[in-house]
Amino acid sequence: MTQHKADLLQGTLDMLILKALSLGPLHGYGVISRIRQMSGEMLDVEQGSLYPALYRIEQRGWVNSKWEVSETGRRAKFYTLTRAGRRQLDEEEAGWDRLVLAIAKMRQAT
Amino acid sequence: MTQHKADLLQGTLDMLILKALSLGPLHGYGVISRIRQMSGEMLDVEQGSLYPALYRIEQRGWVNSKWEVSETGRRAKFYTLTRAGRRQLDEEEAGWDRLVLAIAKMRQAT
DNA sequence: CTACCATGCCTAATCATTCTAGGTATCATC
DNA sequence: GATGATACCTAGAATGATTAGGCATGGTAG
Repeated sequence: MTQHKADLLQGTLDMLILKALSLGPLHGYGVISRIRQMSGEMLDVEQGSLYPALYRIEQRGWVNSKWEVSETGRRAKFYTLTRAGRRQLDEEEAGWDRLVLAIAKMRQAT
Repeated sequence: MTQHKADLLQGTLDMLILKALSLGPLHGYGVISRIRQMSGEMLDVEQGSLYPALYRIEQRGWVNSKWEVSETGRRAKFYTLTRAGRRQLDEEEAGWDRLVLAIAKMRQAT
């Protein structure tokens, strides 16, 4: 029962979504697979987490959405990172780095 | 305006508390300062987060508590890591490492 | 002696975010 | 005709952290 999947922590999902969209516009369903692929199959976002998160993120102006047609010919809502979303991603990445550093310090502490 | 404090993420607090107690028994109030010190002043746990967390953690059998007298001569509840708590800490650290790795992969992904 | 600050504990209410567990519809494949 | 993949969505529960208090003791500054 080797555990290779990593559980998400509350607060990281927005960063992951923004990161996925930083590689280019994508529809919601695709964001899930892109995150899975980018993370080397380690991260798995549930639909029930994703769609509400996308809604939140759009409300905050970090992405725009537009109905288009996907690669498979189906209707799909494509999300594009805005300039504010790019800034937000940078901030979240910086915050993540601070936390990782702080916890690394905890680890070494005697 | 350099930002050096790191914000906690939901789910990391238990690990921090267990880690602090892995250096030896301590009362609640002291856990806060030990975490601050171990993290190089980067992590600051609020009392309103700490005490409920300690309660949870004790319910789960990860720590024992005993009323004793602190260095300053006051009554204080001292928490000691149990064997199960040690195991839990190991698991949470492993889980943290997986998440950090997964997000690092996301970062490199093109 | 009184005010304040540090030490030490605790709780209630709120908030934010994620997960569970559904539901809908289309299209391809078996 | 059933199943599975693609694609969207929501309601409700659970989790956990924060805010904003409260209480008590003891030391120190004024």
